[in-house]
Order: sequence, then C-alpha cells, then structure tokens
Amino acid sequence: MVTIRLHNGKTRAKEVFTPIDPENVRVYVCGPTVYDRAHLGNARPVVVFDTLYRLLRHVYGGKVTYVRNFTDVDDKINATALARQQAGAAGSLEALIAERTEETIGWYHADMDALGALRPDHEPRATAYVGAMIGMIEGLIAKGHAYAAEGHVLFDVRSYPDYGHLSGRSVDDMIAGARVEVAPYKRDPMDFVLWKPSDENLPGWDSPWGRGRPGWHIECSAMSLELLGPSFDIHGGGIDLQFPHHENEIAQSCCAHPEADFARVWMHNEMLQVEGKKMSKSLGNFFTVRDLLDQGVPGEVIRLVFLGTHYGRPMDWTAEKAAQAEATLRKWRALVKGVEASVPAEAVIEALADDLNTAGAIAELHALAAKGDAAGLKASGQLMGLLSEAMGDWAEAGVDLAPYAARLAALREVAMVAKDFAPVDAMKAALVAAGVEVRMSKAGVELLPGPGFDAARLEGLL
RNA sequence: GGCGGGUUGGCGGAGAGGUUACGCAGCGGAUUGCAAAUCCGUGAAGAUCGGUUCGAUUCCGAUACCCGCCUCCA
Repeated sequence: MVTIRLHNGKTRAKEVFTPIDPENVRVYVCGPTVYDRAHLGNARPVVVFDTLYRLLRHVYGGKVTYVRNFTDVDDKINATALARQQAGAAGSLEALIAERTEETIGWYHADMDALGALRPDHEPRATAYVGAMIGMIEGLIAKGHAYAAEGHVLFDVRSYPDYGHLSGRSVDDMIAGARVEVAPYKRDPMDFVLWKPSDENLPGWDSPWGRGRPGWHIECSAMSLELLGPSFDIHGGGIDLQFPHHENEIAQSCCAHPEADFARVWMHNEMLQVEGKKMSKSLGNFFTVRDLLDQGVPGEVIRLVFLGTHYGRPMDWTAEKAAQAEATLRKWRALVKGVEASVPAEAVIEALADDLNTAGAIAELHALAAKGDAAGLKASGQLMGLLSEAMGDWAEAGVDLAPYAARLAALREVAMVAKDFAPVDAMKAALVAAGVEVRMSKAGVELLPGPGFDAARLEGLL
C-alpha cells in the first residue's frame, strides 16, 4: 500500500494519511455557489481535489466517496431571479430561481468536464437538505450552542472554546480587528447566522423560527453529515474559505456531534492569481473557464498549467504557461498515440502521494517521455487526468495531412535531382503558416498539427 | 491593526542539512538541400542580515518586499 502524506491545515503539519475506513474513504469539498459561470479561480480546487480523488481511488481500489455540493441558496441567485421577474420574465420567483441554478449547474458541469474533472459521487444541492439543516440547528439550540433572536438563529461562538483554532485566531483578536457591523441581537460580535428570516421577495422555508432560509455555513455541515456521517477523512476548499466558512462549519458540526471528529484532515488550495493578483471582479482581471475554452485554450492545457504548481502555493495564470503546456501535451500526445496504457509509474504515484506534489509528478512524466516509455507515460498521465482519449481532440488535425505530406515529398524528390528547392520551400512555408509542423528526413516527410493549426489555410496546397 | 502564506538560475517551478530537480529559453555539437523535430553535451539559483552546524538555498531569528484572510470571493 502506498503511503499518502497530506498537509493537514488543522495541525499545520504534513501527516501520514490513514483513512477511518479503508473500504470507504470520505472526502468533502466546498462547491460553487451557482449564480454565474465559474471563473478560472473556481477551477483550481476542482482540479486539485479531482487529482486527490484519482489518487485515492487508485490507492484504495476505488473505494472513495467524494462529495462536492452546490450552494443554491444565495442572495446573488435571488437577485438575478428577482431582476428577471421585474424585467417581465414569466413564472414564480421560486421557478425563476430554479431556472437560474439549473442553467448554472449545467454550465459548471460542462466547464469542469472540459478540465477532465471526474464528477463527484454526490453533488448535493443545499435546497434539498433544508430539513437536515433545521434539525441540526434545533440540536444546537438544545445543547446551548445557538439561540434564536428576532427571527434569526445565531451560533454562540463563546460556547465553543476551540473556535478560531483552524484559522489560528482568537475570538478576542477577531473582535479587535473586526470591520463588520454588529447586529444588535447578537450576544457576541462574532456570533454567526444559522438561520435568517425571508420576506415575500425571497425564497423561504417554514421553520420553528418562522419562514426563512439557512445561513451559508450550516449548509455544508448538514450535507456532509447526511452523506458522509459525523466523522470523515478529508475536507477541502480554497484557503479563502478557511475563515469564516470552515471555522464555522467546524463549530457547528463539532458542537452538534461532540463525540465525533468531523473532518480529520483539512486541505486548502492557495489562490489562483492573474498578474500577481487574486482574480476578482472589482480588479477587472476576471475571466471564466468558458472564456478560455472559447478562445481555443484546451481544457487539458488548463489542467496541466494548474498541476504545474503545488496546490498549497499561489499560482499565476499566464498565456506563456498555457503555450508551454500546450507544446508539452502535443509532444506527449504524439508519443502515446495508438499506444495501450500500461500501469502508472511508481515515481509518479510516489510524487502524488507526497502531499499531491503534482509538479514533481510532471517531472516524472517528462522522464518517462525521455525514456520512451509511452505506455507508462499514458497510464501515468491518465492517473492525473491527462492524456485520455476523450480529451485529445484538440491535438488532432481534423483533416488528413497525408496527401499534403505526399505532395511535399514528391516536390522534394524532384528538387533533389533538379537542385532547385524553391517549390519545396514555398510549400513548406505555406504549411508552417497554417500551423503545421514540417519534419523532413531521409526517411520521408512527416506533418503534424502544431500550435495555432488552421485547416482553412491548407486551401489550394494540393 | 490582528492572523496566515510566500521570496529558488533568463522565465516557470520542485525536492533535499552535504550528492543532476524538471520544463521552456540560451550556448556547443550530431543530423538536415535549408529548416523543424530528435539526440548528445553545457553554462546559470535560492531576497537581505545574523545564528545553529564540520557543512544551510534547506533548520532558527530579525529585516525588506509581495500576496491572502479578517466583507456569504475557490
């Protein structure tokens, strides 16, 4: 059995990973709020934890349960639906909200599929678990960890001494530096909402505290409990969620089930950056996965760029990296074409097992390519979600280049005798201009589609 | 202000207390009608200042700069 080591954010140390139940390794990752297209930053945790999922499945023989939720209760979704209704869209607010979340989930699936991310075993929607959330909130009130006030239910952070442990903060420090306005009904400024009232313009569910909707944090606590139980192995998400979201999840879940561990290992991916800054709408450096795909950047290329940097470090997205990744993948794809995958290389598995050292694993892929082990390269790449048949269409020419190769070879034969290479060079230049890589040797002529290949520009070359 | 992360060769980016990361680019060579591709070889590093050590880029401390969180942004 391969020893997996993971950096545990709870202990701030790299630890040997030992599953609670090797027959069912359980992972929960915070998924998207489905109000709009996923931006490139949203894709990083997807690729990171997809790679973890693939590794765990490889090591534990597929006995892994991976849950990633959809947050479909959110004020931004409500706002979109309300705006559509006010613009004259037909249907109830609930129906318009459902329409919005449905289309967004569809986009999300399409975009993440393009990155080679496997679908998780469960993708729960928060709206389907409101009953479980209400039950959990009732339990917290009964245990003295939460209180109702003015239609809200709040978590009492002072009732949980470990509050702040994950993010390394003390409640007193947080209050000192807090910039939030404190609602008058809070017992402590850091108390957070478990349930809040909804007016008639907002979706709501009946509860012991009146018609309302759940707070964000309780959603993940309830869904992980329902699908994975009170103790599970790994909880993942972006580092920006560490506080307050994950801190609050821990408080809720550990207070509701003090006998259990909740998540044993916490993994956080660092932020994706563009030009050295976090991607955000306010900075104007914002673009979606779909934008890149539409620009012709293949999902496989995006994935390889992501895997080039360790998940725990900030990663800068640049066009230069995309170009290099594309060139690398073209080379590898040419090498593994038509080859049957064997088994993933030991060195690749070792690298991945070392806290998901994907950059190290890529170095091993280069080593396999240099050795000419195409079968091992293919299998190893596929373990990392690369080099699959399904993702490879972008690297294909889409047209048969053989006739062009034959034509060029014929011109060359003539030129060799006539000592006039002008016609050969002219055709070669045209092919290169169309993005074709031209390889001539004693053995003959070989043509391959290269970066920026454009079949339309082959017109008239035969 | 509080908390956390980072600073590696021209660029990207890892591991390791002492031995080549790796990729791209560069340089030299083989090969080629010329190229491309490929192959062989090769130079180049660890923010600054201290400390521990026989030895640190790797451990510890300080300084500088960068980034993130503290706002339901992954």
